[in-house]
Amino acid sequence: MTFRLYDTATRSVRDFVPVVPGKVSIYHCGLTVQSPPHLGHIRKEVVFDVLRRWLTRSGLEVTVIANVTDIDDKILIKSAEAGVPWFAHAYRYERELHDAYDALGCLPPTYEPRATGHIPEMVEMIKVLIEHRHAYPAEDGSGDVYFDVRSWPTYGALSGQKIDDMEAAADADPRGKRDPRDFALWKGHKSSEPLTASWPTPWGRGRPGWHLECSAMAGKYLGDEFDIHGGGIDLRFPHHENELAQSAAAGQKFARYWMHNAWVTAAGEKMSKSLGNGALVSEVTRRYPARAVRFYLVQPHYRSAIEFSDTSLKEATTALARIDSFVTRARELTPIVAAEPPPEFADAMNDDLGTPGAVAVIYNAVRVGNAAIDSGDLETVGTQLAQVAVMMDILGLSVEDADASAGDDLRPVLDGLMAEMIKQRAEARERKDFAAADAIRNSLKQLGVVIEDTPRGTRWSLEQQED
RNA sequence: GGUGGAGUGGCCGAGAGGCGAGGCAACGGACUGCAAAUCCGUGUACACGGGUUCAAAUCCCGUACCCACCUCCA
Repeated sequence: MTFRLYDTATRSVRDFVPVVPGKVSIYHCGLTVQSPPHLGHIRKEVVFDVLRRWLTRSGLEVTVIANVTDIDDKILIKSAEAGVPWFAHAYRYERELHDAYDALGCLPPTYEPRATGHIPEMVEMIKVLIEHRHAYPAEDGSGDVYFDVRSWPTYGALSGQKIDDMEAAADADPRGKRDPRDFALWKGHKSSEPLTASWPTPWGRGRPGWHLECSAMAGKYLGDEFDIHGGGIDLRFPHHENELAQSAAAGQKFARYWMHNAWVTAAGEKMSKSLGNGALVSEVTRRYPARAVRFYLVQPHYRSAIEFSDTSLKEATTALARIDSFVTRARELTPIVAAEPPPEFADAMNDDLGTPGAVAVIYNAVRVGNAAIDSGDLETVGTQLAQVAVMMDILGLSVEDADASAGDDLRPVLDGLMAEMIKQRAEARERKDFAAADAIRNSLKQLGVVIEDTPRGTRWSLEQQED
């Protein structure tokens, strides 16, 4: 079975056929680094990280480009409010973003270009568009350059909209625009803005419009035609529609597939800073294990909205613990060996990245593996363990990371202390002094340490934390 | 006004004409000194009203409600 992907442009699931056999090129819109990332932002990253891992696992050579928009209106406004240079503001949040990627186990893109590093490419592109009469310098002398949407016959095709049906910025000041729906490729420098936030062009000093950045960077790193262009569903219009118009009008074929992930919602509504309902990644990962947060984001299909709630996060934590606990018990019996994921897992993943079905296959392997542990069927334990490990790996939830948090200097001391406690309790049980045995177990429980008696001896572990 | 997307059992969340994805919770059983973990078992859910069909959560028609995009947004 080949990989199939839902393409927003055609609104259908299509067989994936790469431009270059054996290779995949992906561009997804990174963030405007103007504020700390929330769960919604990081979901996009996780979705494309899983896509990338799966395609790589399928034997394809994957190139991923995710840009950083480090110059825009909000960055200028917020940095001015904070009294810091705009680039300092942008860099601070770029670092926060990278911290969030790391925390959730997202591999870095192949290249992560910054908008401000690609001004010459953008200027070149504007020149071409003006030559082809698809763009024009503003007639009001503002220094802006606009894309002429009426000059591009298929404008609106990606998002299924017709120019004349658009509500448009009808009441907004058309400034130097020929049509209020024309959008800025380039924004002329304003005296209220720092000079460092402007670059010289044949049309005067200024800075790039958001849409143009992505077109220029996608073209530079991936060429005239590439495979997958992604982002959050809200970018479909206007951002992706505009990108497509610019790049196509400049003579490029551009993306073959458009892939958009759905929201993380809060109380049924889109998560956003302006609504004040955003759950910051840094906050959520403080309260829940980062792997559980990733698991929570990976379980639903990428095109379904995820409703953020503490109960869901707690459930995900419990569910992941079930998988991890199988791995812990199984590894006591047999090592993890390399394996291929089960066919049902591959089928699910190949069907438009069907992570819900893929996760169900993991649970099934866990159940079979647990039963094998109970019955002492070591061979089955080994195969199930290997499969669970490889499947978790593909989802970016490596089981090797499960107990990494306990891997510090104190671990040997801790193990020694715990061994002593367990020994004392065992001696109490030996002489049928269950009151003493339970007292030890209870006092450890108070400290968040769970004691379990198994056929292979007593095990201790840290309790899943609740807040 | 235009364009998309939803609605599934106590909760989360898949599916998309005929066999109840999966998880969490709950209940019963096995195991245990008691637990925990694990395994086995227990559920007749698909917004509403019509229709098509031998068969509909899934197709068609209609209705109400929700969310999103058309302005910066993952």
